[in-house]
Amino acid sequence: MNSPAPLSLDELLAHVRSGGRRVTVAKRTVARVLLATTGHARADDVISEVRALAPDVSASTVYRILDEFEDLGLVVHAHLGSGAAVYHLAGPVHGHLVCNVCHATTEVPSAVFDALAQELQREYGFTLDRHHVALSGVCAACAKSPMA
Amino acid sequence: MNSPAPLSLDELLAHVRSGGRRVTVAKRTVARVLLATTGHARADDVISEVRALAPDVSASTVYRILDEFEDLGLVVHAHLGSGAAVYHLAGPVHGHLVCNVCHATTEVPSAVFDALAQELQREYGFTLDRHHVALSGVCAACAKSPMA
DNA sequence: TTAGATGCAAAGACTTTGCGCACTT
DNA sequence: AAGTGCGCAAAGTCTTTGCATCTAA
Repeated sequence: MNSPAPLSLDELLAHVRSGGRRVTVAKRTVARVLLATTGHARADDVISEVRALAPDVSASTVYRILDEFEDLGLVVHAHLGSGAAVYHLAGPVHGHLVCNVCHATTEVPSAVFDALAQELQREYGFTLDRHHVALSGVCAACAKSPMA
Repeated sequence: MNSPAPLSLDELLAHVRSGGRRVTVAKRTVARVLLATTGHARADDVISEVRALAPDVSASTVYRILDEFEDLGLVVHAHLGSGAAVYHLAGPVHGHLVCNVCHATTEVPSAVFDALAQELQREYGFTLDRHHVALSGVCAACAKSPMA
């Protein structure tokens, strides 16, 4: 169910091919950008960076590719509150803490949600998708300073 | 910090007035609709229902009013995955479980998140906003049936 | 009276889709 | 050669904003 995280560009593209899809300049570039990105990137960020490397790739193509990569289990996306979704390679599963004040996001290991996941399973029959956990609140820094 | 949940239309409107805002037909109608709504409503739902009662209220006004009510602590909204945000009166704090398959949402009492909230506070200095917890996964019904 | 609230219409942010040509396989 | 993938432009969804008018207090 969980695809192992491909670590290299070649592994990534191999997954694309074995998924019956073709490898193109646009896909190679999106893959490269995602590999070079630490943390999350909004589609817009990916688009800009892709264009820096391959100016002719269109925005819609990037959306389509992100979608395809997600179907293949190579990429996950999450909605962190309002605004655009963020994407990143499917690496170690983790959740997100989003600050209401400064909008910073912190990644936390999924182990933190183990107990909760068990309880939800037991009490509600609900299987938590740890890839997509996004919790809002106030981060440590903003809790200290009274101003925004 | 937490405003107590007003239970009647009059209490609700009293909050509006004491917040220095004016009470209008549009606001009264939005309040009425929210009070009549069980569960969550997307802005669009609120708009339709308001229009059923007061046809001349415009969509932008409803958005503005929901915003104002939220400023006053009367309403909370949450983003459940992609798509439109959902709104509801600030009642007992609860979280949401959103099914990836059928998109049903289940409310769960915030007590379920107590342990997690404590851990996040301790480990990350992060203060969880229990009003906005929205977790995605697969609900009990969809876990059983193989089809979507 | 008078500042806040509203309606309308237009703009804006984000994402998806249709179509015909290009490129991968 | 065959058919997937692409660029472009247009449409779609959800939400915000500017401005002239209206209205609650």
